[in-house]
Amino acid sequence: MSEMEKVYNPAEIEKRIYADWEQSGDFAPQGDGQPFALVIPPPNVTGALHMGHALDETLQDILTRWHRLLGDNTLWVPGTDHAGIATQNVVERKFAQEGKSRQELGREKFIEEVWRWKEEYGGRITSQLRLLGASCDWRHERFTMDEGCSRAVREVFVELYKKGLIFKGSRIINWCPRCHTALSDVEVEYEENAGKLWHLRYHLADDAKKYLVVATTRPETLFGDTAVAVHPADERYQDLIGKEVVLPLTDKKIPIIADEYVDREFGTGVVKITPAHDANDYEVGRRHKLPVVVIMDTSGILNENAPLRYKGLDRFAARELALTDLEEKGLLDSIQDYQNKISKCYRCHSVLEPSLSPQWFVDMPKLAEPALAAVRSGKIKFYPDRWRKVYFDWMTNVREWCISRQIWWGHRIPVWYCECGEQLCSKDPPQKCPKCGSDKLRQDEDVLDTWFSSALWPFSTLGFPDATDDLRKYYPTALLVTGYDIITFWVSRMIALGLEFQKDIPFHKVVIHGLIRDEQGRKMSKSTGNAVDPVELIKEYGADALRFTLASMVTAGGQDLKLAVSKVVAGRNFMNKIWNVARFVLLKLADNKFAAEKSLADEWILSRYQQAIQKTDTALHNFYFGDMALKLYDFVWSEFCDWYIEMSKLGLHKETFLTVFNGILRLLHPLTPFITEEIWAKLGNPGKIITASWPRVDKSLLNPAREKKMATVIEFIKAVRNIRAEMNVAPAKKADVVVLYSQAETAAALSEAKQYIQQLAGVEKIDLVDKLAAKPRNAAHAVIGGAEVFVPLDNLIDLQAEIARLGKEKDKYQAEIDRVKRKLTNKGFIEKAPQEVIDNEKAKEKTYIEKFKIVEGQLKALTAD
RNA sequence: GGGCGUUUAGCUCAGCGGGAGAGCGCCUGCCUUACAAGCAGGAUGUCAGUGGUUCAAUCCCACUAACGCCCACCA
Repeated sequence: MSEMEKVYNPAEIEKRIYADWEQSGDFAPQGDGQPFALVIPPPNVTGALHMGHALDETLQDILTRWHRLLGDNTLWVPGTDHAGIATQNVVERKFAQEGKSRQELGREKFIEEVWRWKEEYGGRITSQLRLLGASCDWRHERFTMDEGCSRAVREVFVELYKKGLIFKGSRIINWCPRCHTALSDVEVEYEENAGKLWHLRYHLADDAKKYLVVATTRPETLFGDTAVAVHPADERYQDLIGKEVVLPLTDKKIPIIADEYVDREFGTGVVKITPAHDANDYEVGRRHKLPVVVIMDTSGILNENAPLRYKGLDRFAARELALTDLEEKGLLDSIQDYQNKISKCYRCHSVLEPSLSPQWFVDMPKLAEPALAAVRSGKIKFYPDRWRKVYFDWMTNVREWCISRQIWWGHRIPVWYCECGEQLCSKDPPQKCPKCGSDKLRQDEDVLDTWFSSALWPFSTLGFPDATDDLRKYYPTALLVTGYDIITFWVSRMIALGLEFQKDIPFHKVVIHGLIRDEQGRKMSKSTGNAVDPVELIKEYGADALRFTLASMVTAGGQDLKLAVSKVVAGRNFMNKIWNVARFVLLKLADNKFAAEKSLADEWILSRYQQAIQKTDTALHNFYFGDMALKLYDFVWSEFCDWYIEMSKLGLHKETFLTVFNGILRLLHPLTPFITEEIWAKLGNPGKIITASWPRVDKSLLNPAREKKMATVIEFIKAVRNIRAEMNVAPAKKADVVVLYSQAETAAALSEAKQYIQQLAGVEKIDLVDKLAAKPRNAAHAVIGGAEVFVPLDNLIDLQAEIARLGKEKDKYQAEIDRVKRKLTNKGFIEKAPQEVIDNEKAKEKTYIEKFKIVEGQLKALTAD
């Protein structure tokens, strides 16, 4: 046992304790308990800890620490993601500041620089996770581009290639003209846009006086038009199908075709077809064997396929110029306001350009069925269950997954091309072409989507492609905790690839939580400037406070969480409360004066404590983190501190006291690991709390009779306190109380609790009587279950105030009586409600009437004076 | 166009068939020797609206409204 600082200082405690855990190997799996593994959703190596991570990691750490206390063989694998585009962007930006481009550096040199950057800054996020208290096994730490993960990536790629589940093909993909790469469908963000719908005139080739009006949101793409289309059954245009129009601003002639794709109701029912720059148009073009004219380069700059005047212009400048030109030539028919959605890059928010290009794809539709079945059958469960639907919807309509990226930082595609045209896919670089024998092989320039390696994370981190002990022991992992925003990005792909390569699910449970938002409910982002930095909060209030606060906001329904600093303050205040009650414990232990036997309060708190264990267990089993936090908050503050500790000041039973307090520390440990570890040591407990054992419910300590007795005592103390406060009795002034009881039970409880009452209600003398010759005069009055309470107030009583107070009380009882009476006189209720409910209502009626009469009597007595 | 969610005290949110709750804020009184980051007491709600089911609805069902999110190739 040792001294405790008067002031709770989380910064010092947390740093020291974490270092000790890590150095002592407390995070490593221990014992021969049931394996419990989880893999961390790898944060971006370039990143800094944000609130989303803080929440994710807190929840996972709660589960990890809980299972460790339960005695499971617990492994939490940490790691970071190379985050291809994001990292490359960051490093490129750094070079741009020095006036250098990655092209100048060259691929090899650039990648070297990214690695150097990663070595320098990659530790930031993991050190921030340590600040938070994450009890991951750092000796298992992995990086998506480390040797093992890279081998796993090549293995998976080659196997899928062999099975035809990975292939190369030309498609219209989402192209980011700023990042210069293709993106997958889920990497596109859609944004509402107040745009225009421009109506353009396309004149008929054989009759310059006539024209068709074509509606478009993207006039600059008209140079890539290779047809205009109408609906085959559209009466308006029957005679025009097969004819030609002149493409505005050019002298090109393009056909008028008929295709079902066209919606007759929309605009004029005439659509320009631009196969190279629109996915739908591309399909139409294929059906009609239209030429594909690409009019932009990879930066969105118009190329030689546009008229000379436009060549070299950015797509947005080209739009402006085209509109001016069209207007001038009288080809701009009309302009409408038009609300549509534009697609943007999820990394740099540039407007994407749908572009035709050769890319690599994973045949997700083929991998989807087993992945769907695993969830449908309940093998994998979602918490809350409703998120299954998002998974099903996405997986059922899943499309080919574009996995090639035209950047440099990432896993290079393990495919080589020979000058003879042969395409070789191999885990290791091939020396010669097996077909022509040439050694002039060129590796594919592209790298893989970052999410490709993330999808392998549950087994690549455990040793795949080798058949390791870890893989055998910990796969499938226990569960995954993540926000709903990456169900499509990550969860679905892990399930699909896990099943394909391990023939088993990657995890049994998927725990989905809401997203952190600011006080107004807006998404937190750097650009909005509303992001709250968890590291700052930890510095100011401590990791325990932040963890407690985050966990307490997680609801069973998985709603988004609005974070306000005031909530973290409340969390910190709770830590402070725990800190101070620990100081009180130490003081009392140092006094070395203990009660010989358990008191009413002891038996009461032991019973309440069993229920606290039960509630905590239930909450954790269901992943109701908020419930867990709030139930413990309530038990510790409102029951243990407010009542038990206060009562124990009269005489403390050491064993009870320590049982409950040490139990509280262990129940809280998953939520607030640092403070509980610190106090655990200060109390002189053996070992560390991180490797202690989880409290078990001892049913023999449940004691409903004592709880009922305490309830009476608490009701009484509150009644007296209320009188004192309302009647302005000076806090220091002791009062005498007369209790006229009608139930022996109540009298017994109050008699047993006499000392508590004196201590907590400021009472000196307490008279328990079952008869009263005359009711005390000049006394404030209250009624509790089974007794009437009089607090004589000498001259202090304000008669009018007391009358008002009692009148209010009388009205309250009257309302209750009315309500209960309505029920009891309802024939349907008496006939159909369960007997238990009816009895309950009858009992209520009786006590309310009793109380009402007492108050009424008292009121009459006062007003008669 | 589909789907999901939310609407409860001034604010943030729990509760989800039988007496409306918490934290913060507010009012009153207290430095009571663990804690003023605290203690004690108090005020505050047509539980979004309308209908239905039920003996009984904040809770279940239907519709309506407002707000928010996700998905979808309508130029």
